[in-house]
Amino acid sequence: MSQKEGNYATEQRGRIRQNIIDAIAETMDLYGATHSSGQLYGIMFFEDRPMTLDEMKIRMNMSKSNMSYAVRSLVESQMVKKLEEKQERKELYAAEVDFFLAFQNFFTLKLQREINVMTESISKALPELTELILDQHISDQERNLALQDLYKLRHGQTYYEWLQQFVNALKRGEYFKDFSSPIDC
Amino acid sequence: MSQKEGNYATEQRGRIRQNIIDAIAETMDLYGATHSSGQLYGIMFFEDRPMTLDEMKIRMNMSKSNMSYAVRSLVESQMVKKLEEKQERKELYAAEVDFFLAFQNFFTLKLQREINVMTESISKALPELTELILDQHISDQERNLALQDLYKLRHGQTYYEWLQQFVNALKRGEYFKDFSSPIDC
DNA sequence: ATTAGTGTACAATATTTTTTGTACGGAATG
DNA sequence: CATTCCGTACAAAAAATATTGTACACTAAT
Repeated sequence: MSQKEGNYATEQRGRIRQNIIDAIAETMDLYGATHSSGQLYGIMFFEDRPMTLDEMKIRMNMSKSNMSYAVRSLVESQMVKKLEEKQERKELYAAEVDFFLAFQNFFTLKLQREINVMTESISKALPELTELILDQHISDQERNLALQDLYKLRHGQTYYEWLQQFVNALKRGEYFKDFSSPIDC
Repeated sequence: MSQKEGNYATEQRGRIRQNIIDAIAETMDLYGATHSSGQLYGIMFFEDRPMTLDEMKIRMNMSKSNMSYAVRSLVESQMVKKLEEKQERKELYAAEVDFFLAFQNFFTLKLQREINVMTESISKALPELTELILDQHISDQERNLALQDLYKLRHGQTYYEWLQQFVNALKRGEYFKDFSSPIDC
């Protein structure tokens, strides 16, 4: 009977966990993560010790190859950290369990990538557009159209300057002031 | 010759625009938008007047059916607004050209959805977990495992309370204080 | 009312993305 | 130094997603 009850508890805890894991996966889907990555993060979130690829493979019931791929994407978005030490030759991975840090890491990275892509392309476009506007051969109509585009890009530039400041503040933890993160450092 | 020069200008402007549009699409890819939606938003961003489905179809060289689908996803994420009035029976859509507002709309919506999904699932899980912990039949080991999960969920709850405040502040435009948005209202 | 024409649902198709299996380079072990 | 075994690259297969075509409901004009 004690055995039976033990199983009940384990199963019940498994069900409760799975609901949360599904919610996490659904949530991560929103930001472009694959469903598998989301599930994997959910599993690692509840696991209190670092995991190896083989463990993930078993828990996710998927190929090791795919786990390698999934965990890499999580490491890249800094939702998971690769540990320095190994366990019997196997590399160890641990989820970032502090949601505040996960938020900070994830959005800092994504927004910074956006800023880089957009500012680079705007920086290239602005002189080209200016050149076009200054060209004496083009018609007034063409010049006006080009000018409209120029204003749009200038607006974009202003926006990305703001976004850079926003990201910097996020990096510094400004927005977490009121709520203290479990890990204060 | 003036004709020829005019074509040059139009084509050059088209090339410059296309680079920016590609960058926008790449950027929106990061947040889970489809590539087509990203391209479509880019086109609409540069277009200064509202567009109809047929115009989109031509500009994107895609089926009207698909444009209907793509524009709906943009309207849902509030990157594009459906106008009240029609033009010769056709519905009109206009891009949100203010990047500050687009940011505000987009993230307010996505983060709020995340908050709703997660808080609902955490709210369901907490009493179940508490029930399990209070169960007199389970072993100490099981109880401790359930307790660990409980702490994780409580941490999640704290995080989502913070995130809700963050979203509220974003809605109120707190983070735009220093930079004034083109449309101040 | 009748007609014309728009937007969308839905099934079929095309394309992209994810997943797997396998093979191999390279690091840890003896 | 040889051997074992881990992690990943890569091609093939499977699954998911995006796109199209068609049909139809519904709105707007006649």
